[in-house]
Amino acid sequence: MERKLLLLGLLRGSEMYGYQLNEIIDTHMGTSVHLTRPTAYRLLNQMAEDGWVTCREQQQGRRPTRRVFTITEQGERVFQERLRTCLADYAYPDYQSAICLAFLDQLEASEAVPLLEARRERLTMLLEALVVDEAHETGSIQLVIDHHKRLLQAELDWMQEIIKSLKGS
Amino acid sequence: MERKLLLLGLLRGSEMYGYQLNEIIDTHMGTSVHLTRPTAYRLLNQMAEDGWVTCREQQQGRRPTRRVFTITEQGERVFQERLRTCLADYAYPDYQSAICLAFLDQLEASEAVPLLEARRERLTMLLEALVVDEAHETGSIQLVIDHHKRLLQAELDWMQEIIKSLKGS
DNA sequence: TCCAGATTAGTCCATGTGGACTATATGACG
DNA sequence: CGTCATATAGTCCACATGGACTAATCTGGA
Repeated sequence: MERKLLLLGLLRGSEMYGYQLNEIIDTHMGTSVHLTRPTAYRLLNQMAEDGWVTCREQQQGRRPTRRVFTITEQGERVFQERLRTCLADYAYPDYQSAICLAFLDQLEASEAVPLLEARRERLTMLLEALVVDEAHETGSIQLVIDHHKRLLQAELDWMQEIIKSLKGS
Repeated sequence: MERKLLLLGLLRGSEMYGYQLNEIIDTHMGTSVHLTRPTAYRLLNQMAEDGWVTCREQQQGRRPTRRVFTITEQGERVFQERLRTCLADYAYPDYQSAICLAFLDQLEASEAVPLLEARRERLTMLLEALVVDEAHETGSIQLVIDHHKRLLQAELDWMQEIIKSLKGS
């Protein structure tokens, strides 16, 4: 699955402890990748059990012990194989947020328009926040963010059209 | 949450049993709404507990008893309120499928291009499947499908650009 | 008439998920 | 030197999820 691929891919660069992995994902991929801390730890533990990574304890003074993860040869093989499978395959995301539009016709245009304008403003803000740290990233990580920007822009364009057609009617 | 809104919205039209609701979602919204049968039943049971819907047993010959759900006044109030909140609010979908692009630079262009072309073909097929039952739908349900088509098209356009730039380099 | 496969109407349970929590260390300010 | 905020490092558990299953009926064809 894609998030294990991501963790493996990061560990290919250098061994890391869980917190570090989470930080990297948060700061470099931000809202473009949805992976919470507890889930990341669970995935790491599963991969350790499956022999895709090894895990070694490290003490830093009297802080909580770190668990440093290193990718194994098997993990590298899995990475290579999964990367190819995932690239060739596309799976629908779940567009929960669009469901409510199924009932747009239940409201008067005069009430619907301000609501959709609020939605548009939110989209605009999210898009701007995404553009900010452009060009910080090396290699293909920027691709993931570009992808996110593109789709957010498409969402915004579409919203613009809906609002226009509601105003016109 | 949006999927309860959807169920409530469908029940506003007429009372229905669980199987019927699931059929409608499957045939009219298809891949555009992700809601499995067991989850739909759980949501219906929760809404029954919360008093948003009532539930009455119905016997059809000697088949398994149906449970017919009817929206209550409270459910109608929740629907009206939630509809407005959801329309004004936008939440990111989870673009799992894009994660693997973070490691596109780990492959030679000669290997990456065929993989992405396979991905593009898959996108094209999914888009075509979506266009097929256009205009079957009444009211705003078509909006949800249009939205899905738009985003799928954006995904496809972007993929096309990536492939082009890989071929150019 | 008899059986295979489809349809109806759900439920079960193994696994996934993330908000909230624990616990230590470090820094800054008065 | 108290204490309040923030960073570090991770775990817990209540709840969500959906593949696979149950169980009855109907339908068509040989």
